[in-house]
Order: sequence, then structure tokens, then C-alpha cells
Amino acid sequence: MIDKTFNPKDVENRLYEAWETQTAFAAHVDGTGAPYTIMMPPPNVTGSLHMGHGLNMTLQDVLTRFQRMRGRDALWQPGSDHAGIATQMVVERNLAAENVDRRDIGRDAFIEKVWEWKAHSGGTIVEQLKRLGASPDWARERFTMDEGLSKAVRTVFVQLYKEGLIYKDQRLVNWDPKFETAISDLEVQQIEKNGNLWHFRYPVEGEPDRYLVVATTRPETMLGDTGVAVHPDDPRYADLIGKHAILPLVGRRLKIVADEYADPEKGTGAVKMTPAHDFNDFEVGRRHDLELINIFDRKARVNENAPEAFRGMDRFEARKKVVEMMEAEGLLETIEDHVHMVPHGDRSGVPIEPFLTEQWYCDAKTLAKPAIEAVETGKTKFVPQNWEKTYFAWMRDIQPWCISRQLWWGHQIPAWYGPDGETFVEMTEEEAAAAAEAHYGKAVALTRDEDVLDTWFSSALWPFSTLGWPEKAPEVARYYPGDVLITGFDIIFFWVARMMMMGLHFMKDVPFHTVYIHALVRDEKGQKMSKSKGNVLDPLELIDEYGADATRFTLIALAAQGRDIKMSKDRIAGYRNFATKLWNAARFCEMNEAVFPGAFDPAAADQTVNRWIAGEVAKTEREVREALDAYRFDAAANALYHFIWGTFCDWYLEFSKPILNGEDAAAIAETRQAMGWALDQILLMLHPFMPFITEELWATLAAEKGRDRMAVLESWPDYGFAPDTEAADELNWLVSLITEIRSVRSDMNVPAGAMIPLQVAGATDGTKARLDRHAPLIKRLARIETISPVDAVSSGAIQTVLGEATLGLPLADVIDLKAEQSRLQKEISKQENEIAKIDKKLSNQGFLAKAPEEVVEENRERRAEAEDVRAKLQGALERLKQAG
RNA sequence: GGGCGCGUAGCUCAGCGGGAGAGCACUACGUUGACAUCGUAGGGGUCGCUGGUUCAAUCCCAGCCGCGCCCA
Repeated sequence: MIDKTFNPKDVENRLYEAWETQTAFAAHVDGTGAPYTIMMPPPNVTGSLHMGHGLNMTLQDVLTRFQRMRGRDALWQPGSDHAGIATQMVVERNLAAENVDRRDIGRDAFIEKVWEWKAHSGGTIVEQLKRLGASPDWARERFTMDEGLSKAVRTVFVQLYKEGLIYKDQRLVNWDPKFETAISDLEVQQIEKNGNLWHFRYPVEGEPDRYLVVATTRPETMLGDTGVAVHPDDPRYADLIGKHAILPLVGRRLKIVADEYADPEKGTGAVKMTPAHDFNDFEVGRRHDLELINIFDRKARVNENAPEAFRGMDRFEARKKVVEMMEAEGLLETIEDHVHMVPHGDRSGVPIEPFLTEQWYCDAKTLAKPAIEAVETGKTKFVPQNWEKTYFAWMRDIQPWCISRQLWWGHQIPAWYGPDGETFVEMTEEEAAAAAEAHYGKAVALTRDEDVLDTWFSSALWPFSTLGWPEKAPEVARYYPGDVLITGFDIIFFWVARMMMMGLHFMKDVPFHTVYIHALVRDEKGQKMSKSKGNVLDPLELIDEYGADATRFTLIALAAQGRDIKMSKDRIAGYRNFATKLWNAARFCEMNEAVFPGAFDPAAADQTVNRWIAGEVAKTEREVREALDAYRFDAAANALYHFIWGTFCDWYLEFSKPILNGEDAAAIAETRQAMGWALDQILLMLHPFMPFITEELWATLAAEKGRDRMAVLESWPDYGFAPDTEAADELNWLVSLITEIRSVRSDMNVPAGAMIPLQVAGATDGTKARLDRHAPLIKRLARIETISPVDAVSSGAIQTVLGEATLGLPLADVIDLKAEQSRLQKEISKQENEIAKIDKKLSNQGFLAKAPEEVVEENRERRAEAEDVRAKLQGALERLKQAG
């Protein structure tokens, strides 16, 4: 028996374990089903489940379970990412608590510590995903630092290096002085800050009393100035081009150069040049051969290239000192308030320093070409499509990708250096040694490059490295390319673009045919969830409170394309109620022995309600299937919600009651079958969305149904019949009849419990037959005592119109005649408005001439109908007036 | 400054060329043995504004106003 109430906590863990025991999530490399592959975006090994994951993973799970049920050999590939900086940070923080610096214990010991940390604190998110009901093939779980993936990384690095697509270069990088590493452009966040614009006077060499006034937001960088730029057409400075200014505090000669970078409209039109500490200045400096002077060390403290007074100072301290000294020398002209964007490290949160270093770069421009083309030609499609613009915009203006990081945790770059600095890039140290020996003609001592690769370098290989590449694993052939990647827009550059590049280069094919970009989950006010705002909803808490099914369903139902999700507890409670509703409906079915014992053939059903519900099931299946095929998750969820609650529970179960409690044994037997069948269809179709409750009901009913397979292993339904449109017409009529009677009863304050007679005038034979056929249903659901066909309804009865017939509820002694008069008058006005609106259309010659015939015809019919109803109501009103 | 998107019932949002919809909230009534985490009925909208295209515009186009995000 089904329990009185559904308690998610009691079933979720048990069912999940049962699924795992059944290896229900396993892909079958040797299987016959067509493969269906989704690569799970690997969460950071340091991460824990947040709402974004909740949405992302739920959508993937819906598709995976759906396709698995449809017979596809589904591979949802799970795993996690080693998250270089984030993980190193966590472990360093733990060490700091014991007063240990990673440098004290050395690289190898530190890395060992990281692995230790991973072994017992890493990957908590994996367990959390299980609470959500996620169904990836856990047996295939991978980690970006595991042996196989590391080999893939080395293979790719070596090949790209040998192809000239990876190289070392000395350029300005985004330097994070907190972590003392380079980071990529994408890891830099521009944050608006209130700052100042300091205007300094730089004396012109050989012209006493003449100054160039330059403005800067970063006074400390003047210590590294090597030039001043002015616009070539700026008449104010035309005579100074080629001359020199003298850098105060330092005394260096600054070449005055003409460059279009200097904007005559901005400030004074003269710009100081610090080529070693500013990206724009670097470019200008390169054009004019300005000297590069690096004035900072790795921690952004002033180094020995600056005057003694500044050395060892932190950059912000140096800033104060520079301003003070300039002011003291009378060279500070003004200070303006200035709001500007300051680059910050997205992990460290400190301002980034453009810093001159030698780093490894990947030639992204070359790799991007085929990746752009693949989207242009539709080999990979974005859903919603607009995101391809974002992708194109970034890819077409792509910069060299700085892939080296001065960290310890990560894939160490497979490059070794000989005594003279010669580079050997090979898969292993032995191969590097061999290459070196070949080069030098003798064995030499090599030192390995200390740096590791950007974490995204390894995740870029995820779609094939997880399958076993570079080995010739059968999985590689079978599951690459994948079907769809599901991710958030914030990751298009970081990950999607790079997977496209690497996939096309190494596999000669796109990594997936579709990229579905979902929304951001926000709080109920539309604000981004953040710990500091305290508006974070924890999916695990929601699962505890409302159940995994309700939490999932909420995310799915709100996942409309192109709009962010505003998550609120009210919404989840609503879907929790939906689960309860289904639970109770199943109990009702069970109590009525409506558990399906064998084959039910909707086409052969005798009862109209049963033919009708079968048709509604089939319609819903089509809606859900088509919605999911189009990634319309919200539409799929809503179709199920409306069918289950609005059709199956509200109408079908109610219709069944008089039948099941009636005398017709054949009708009872058929209805039990039909109801049991419909419930099964509901459980199957809802399973990808609400896996726990559907599985639990499926299992509970299993014994009674004599089946032993779990819902998770069942097939998605495929109906071989067409919905019976006649049955649908008839049931729509029946619903209207009952609704109409309920509505007038309520309007006229007829006591809810009162059983009253119903008169029907002007009914066709067809309608009379319907009334007869459904009399028990009408009586019960509209609280009707008797149904009588009459020539004319009693005067003083409440009247309403349904189709060709006039319905009368003869309650002259009970009802308020005045109220009924005004109710009728209101209804008549409504019809008159409708008629007037249609008349306006029908009297428009253009409409008659140009609108499609069926539209014109439809309007004529609607007008005739409205006119008919109006006339009948008018008649009713007249009779009522006479009676009163 | 460039790009993307959003303004539809009190709230959250579907719809998107021919009859304005859902959920929640609200009001009234209700224990008719699945369900009060419920049922029945009801109120509530110049579909941001202004033009244009069209026989017809909430829907297409342009401009404007307001809001959000991304990139520089």
C-alpha cells in the first residue's frame, strides 16, 4: 500500500542506492543503442553545490534520463577539475593555520598535501549531486589531474609546441601580486573604483619654465616612465616632438613622441609612457622604441630600478610618496576625483599589475579559425542562438592565451632546459634527456620548467581526454563528438571556446553539436546570490525542506530560454504541493484497484472518458517530447504539470468516481485499466523531471502490477494511436457544462451542498444523448438531482447557455430575481461587446478581401454563436421580468 | 562607447500577427471518504510610451523612456 503521505527524506537515499545497485546510469560501450553524450562541466574539486550547479546538473539529468529512456546509450560523463589557484589557496590556508609556508616544505611535499586534502575533503560536490538525483555514469568519473588526463595534457602540449602553436614569449602579462603568478585576461575582473587623476608637471629639457602636464591614475608608475606621447596633429606640442622631458624625482630623459594613442581631447593631450607597466604604453613604446623599465618585484614592491628612496615600498605606499615628493617640488598641478575601472584578480581580489615576464603562450588565433567556422556553418549550434554572437565577438578578437602559471598545483609544463637554456619539450624526462643528448652530442643535466598550466588548458580537452584519448579507446570513437553541452554564459570564453579549439584540432571534429546556455539563478528579488549579501539559497537545504523532486522541478519549470531564474521558496513549495497531489492521485488509483494488470488498448475502449484520457496522455507525451527536443525545459515541465493536475486529477479522476461506484461491471473494469495505464504513463513521462517520487510510486505499485523493473530502466512511451477527437469534443463539452452550472450556482449563491434539478431546452439529439451518457457524472460533479429535457425552461429559473441548448436551474423560490436579472444583463453586455468587435472586423472591406478565408469564416461563426447566446439570454431576461 | 536582453494581472513569468494566459497572492464558499501541501467559484491587465508596416499588432520595424548583463 502507498503511505498516507509522501516523505522525500525516507525514500531519496534508498532509491538512489537502488539505482546504483542496478547500474542504471551506466553507458554501454558495446550496446546497440545510438550513443547520446553529455559532458558534465567538471565542478571545482574545492567546490560545493550551489544553485547554479543545481540548475545546470538538473537540466543535464533531465536530458540524460529522457534519452536513456528513449533507448539511447546515454553517457553522462562526470568528473571534477583540479582548479589550480583555488585549490592551492585552500591548502596553503590550511598550512598557514599551522604556521607553515609551502616554500618551507618544498614542492613535492606540498603537492602531496594537496592530494591528501583532495582525498578526504575534495569532491564533496559529487556526493551532493547524488542528493539531487543526478544520474551520470559514476564508474567513469574522471579528475583533470588523474593519470590519463595528465597524459592527454602532455600529449597536447608537446604536439602544439612542435607545431609552433605553443611558444614562449616575453610580454606584459596580468600579474597577480598576491599569488605571484600570471593569469589570463579572462581571470581579470574590471571593477569600478573611485580614484584620482593626478596632474604632474614634467619639465621640458633645455627650455626652462616650460612644462608638459601629464595626468595619471597611478603616480607610482612614473618611476618607470621612459617617454611622453602627444598626438601628431596636436598644435600645442608640435614643436616638442623629438625633444625630451626630464622625469622628476628620477632625472631620466623622456623621449617626446608623436602617437595617435594620445587623445588631444583627454586631459592635456600629453600622456606619460610606462611601457613596462601598462598595456597601451607597451604598444606605444614598441612603436617608438621606448625603453622598458620594470620597477616592481613579484610582490609589486618597488625594486632596484627606482631611486633609492622608494625601494622596497609597496606599490600603494610608493604612490603616496611620489605624490608627496612631487608636491614638495611644486610639480603637482591638480588632483581630480576620477572614477575608473581597475583590473582585479578574480581569485585574489587584489589589483592586477601589468608585469613584464616570460611566459608560455598558445596561439589561440590560429586555433580559433576552425572553431569560428564550425559555428558559422552550424556544425555546432548555440541555444538560444544569440549566444553565438558573444562567442564570435570574443573569438574573432582573440588574444594569445597565456597558459603558464607560477603555481605548484597543476600540470607541470613538459619542458626541460639545457645548460645553455635550450628548450626540450617532450612527453617524459627520458625523452627530453634523449633529445638533449642528440642535440648536444652528450648527456647533459636538464632542469624542468617549474610552471604549471592554466587549469582551463586541461578542461579544454575534457570532451575527449575523459574518454581515454590519447589511447585508442573504443569510448573515444563511440562518444565523441558529444550531443549537447549545458552550461552558463559566463563560461563561454573560458571553456566552450577552448573545447571547440582543442576538439577541432585534435579530434578533427566539434566536441558537441549543441551548446545550451542556461540562465543565472538569482534570488527572488532578481539579485545575484552572494555570501556577502546573505541571499544565498542552498540547494541542499531546499532538498531537505521540500524534497529533491520539488527543487528540481522548480528549476526546470523556471528555465525559460533567455531569462534569468528568480528562485523563491514559494515557488518550490508550489511544486512540492504538485508532488503531493500526484502522490494522492496514485493512492486513489490504488484504492480503486486501478492498477494496470495487462495491455490496455485506448482505441478499443468503450467509455468516452477513457478514450479521451488516452488521447490527452498522447498529446502530453508529444508536447513533452517536442519541448525537450527543442530544449524548452519550462514548456515540458508545464505540459506535465497541467496535464497531471489540471486534467488527470481535476477531471479524469472525478469523472471516474461515479463510474467506479456504479453498476456497470464492464465500465468499471475498463476504467480501472485505463486509469492504471494513464498513471503509468504519468510516472514514466515525469520520471526524468521528478525521478524519486515517480520511482517510489512505480516501485510501490510494482508488486500489484507484477513487474520487477525500476522506472529508471523503463522505456519512454511510444503510442501507436491517434487521439480520438470526437471523444475530446464530447469531454470538452462536458467540462464546459459542469463548469457553467458551477459558475451560475456560485454567482447566485446556491448553497454548495444543495442538490438541484437541471432543465435543458433546445438540445439536439446529439446533446440529449451526451446528457444521457454522462448523467451520473453531471449529477455528481455539478450537484444535480435530475436532468430533464424540456421545451422551455421554467420562468424564474437561473438560466445560462451552452452551445445550442439553454440550461435552466429552476429555483424561483430560492433565488434573488434581481440578482439574476443583473447577472443576465452583464452576460448580455459581454456578448454585445464581442459582437460589436467582430462586426467592426467583418464590415472592413480590406479584411474581407485580404484575410484568409478561414479567418473570415471563423469570425462569422464566432459572431453567429455570440448572437445566439445573446438572443437566448435576452429571452431569459424577458421571461424573468414577466415572472417578477 | 559597442553588443545582448528585459519591460504582459499585486508578485514571478509563459505566449508572440487574427478570440489576453499560468502559478503564487487576494476574495467568497466548502470535510461530496485521493488530496486542506486540498476543492469550487470569483475579482484583477490602455500587454512601458510614440510612430510605422499590415485588412489586422501584445506579437514585426523604428525611435524614445526605464531596468539588467557582457565587452571596451
